Amino acid sequence: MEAVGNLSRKEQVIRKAAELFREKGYAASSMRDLAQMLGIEAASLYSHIKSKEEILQSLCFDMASEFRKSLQEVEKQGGDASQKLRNGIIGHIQVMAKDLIASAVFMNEHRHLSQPYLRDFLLLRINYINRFKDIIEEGMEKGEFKKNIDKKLAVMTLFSSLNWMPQWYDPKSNIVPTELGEQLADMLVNGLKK
Amino acid sequence: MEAVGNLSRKEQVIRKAAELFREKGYAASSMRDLAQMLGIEAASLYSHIKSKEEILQSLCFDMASEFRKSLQEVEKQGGDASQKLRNGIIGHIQVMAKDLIASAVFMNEHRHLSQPYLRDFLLLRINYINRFKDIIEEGMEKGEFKKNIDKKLAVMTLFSSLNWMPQWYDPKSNIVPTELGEQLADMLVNGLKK
DNA sequence: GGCGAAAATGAATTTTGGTTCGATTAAGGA
DNA sequence: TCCTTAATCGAACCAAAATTCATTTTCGCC
Repeated sequence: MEAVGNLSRKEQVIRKAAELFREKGYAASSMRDLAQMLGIEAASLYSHIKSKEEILQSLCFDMASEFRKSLQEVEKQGGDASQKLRNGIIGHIQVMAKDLIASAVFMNEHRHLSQPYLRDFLLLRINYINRFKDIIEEGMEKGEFKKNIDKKLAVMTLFSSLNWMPQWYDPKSNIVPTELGEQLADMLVNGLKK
Repeated sequence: MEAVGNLSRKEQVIRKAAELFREKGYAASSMRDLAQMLGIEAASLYSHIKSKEEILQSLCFDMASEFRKSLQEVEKQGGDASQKLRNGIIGHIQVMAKDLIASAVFMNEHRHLSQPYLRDFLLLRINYINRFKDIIEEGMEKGEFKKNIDKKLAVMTLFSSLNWMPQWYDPKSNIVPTELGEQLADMLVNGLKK
């Protein structure tokens, strides 16, 4: 068993699977495809993982856990609503930037989880979203944010913007994740207008 | 052939397929599932359509055509950048609102198009996006918009927000598509902050 | 050098998928 | 009533998919 430092074989399998899932989608990805990417036979995969779905579960729940930790940190720090929102956005972006591939899978493929994993996943997600919603509501009540924008619209727009980042962001571009988060926060909070 | 007024059988098939594709994704949707939703056998589908992918093609390219028409209208109307951007957003939202289901499929499943359809589709899309990008650039040059926001980030944030709408918008809610478009435009142009 | 665990294999199983085909039914117009 | 055409069906085909299993191969370590 070749362990730490380099990736364990299981981790290698999961990483390659993430690449495959992101490119073709979970349902359209076959275990034979995956095996080929690793230079082995499909049957060999099962020495490392229990099933195709187990891979998806790892990817989704590991990301969910990172997001949760990030938000918890933000809440601990405190500040006014603008500040917390801003920090939340930056944190979210940073978590995604740490693994863009897994983030894309997390976002687009989680629906292929079977029960009861799907249910659990959606609960985690709604909880996460609601905590952002609370921040926005707080900002509205305290007069920091406009009150005339629909709350659901505001939160969903926020998450749409955040969650699509893995699809277009190029880590080799000259804009670095932290700055990306800053700019995104600025754009959503202050708008495009001068 | 039962034609206009009600939907032709082919159109019925395509509509039901859109529902199915949205729910389970294209790759995870089987022709037998689709047939069952229509109360017929899988073989019967092929009296109306040539293949599973033909359905996806219809859905994707019909939506693309609607988007193109909408943007053309906006460009014809003119105005300054804020105004054009605003109109473009509202138009985009209205096109989606006319068929939320097809919009969701358009957004999430187009990648399953085979060549050369995929290439054609992506060309249409990049053209559409670039025309929005031009509007934003214009606004930056003329001093309407901030110059310190990355252009790609701005455009992509815009499209993320727009394109996710079909996933959370409930047409039975009290907010109507036009107003949704207005608020979304306001939020992106002016921001959340008071 | 050889032991044991990890990794990989090939063959086989079972299920499901898209699609074809020839035949049958249903219905509307001449 | 007969003819045409659309719509449907049942059976079958073939390819591909996930997974199992018994069997090797590989390889670090004593």
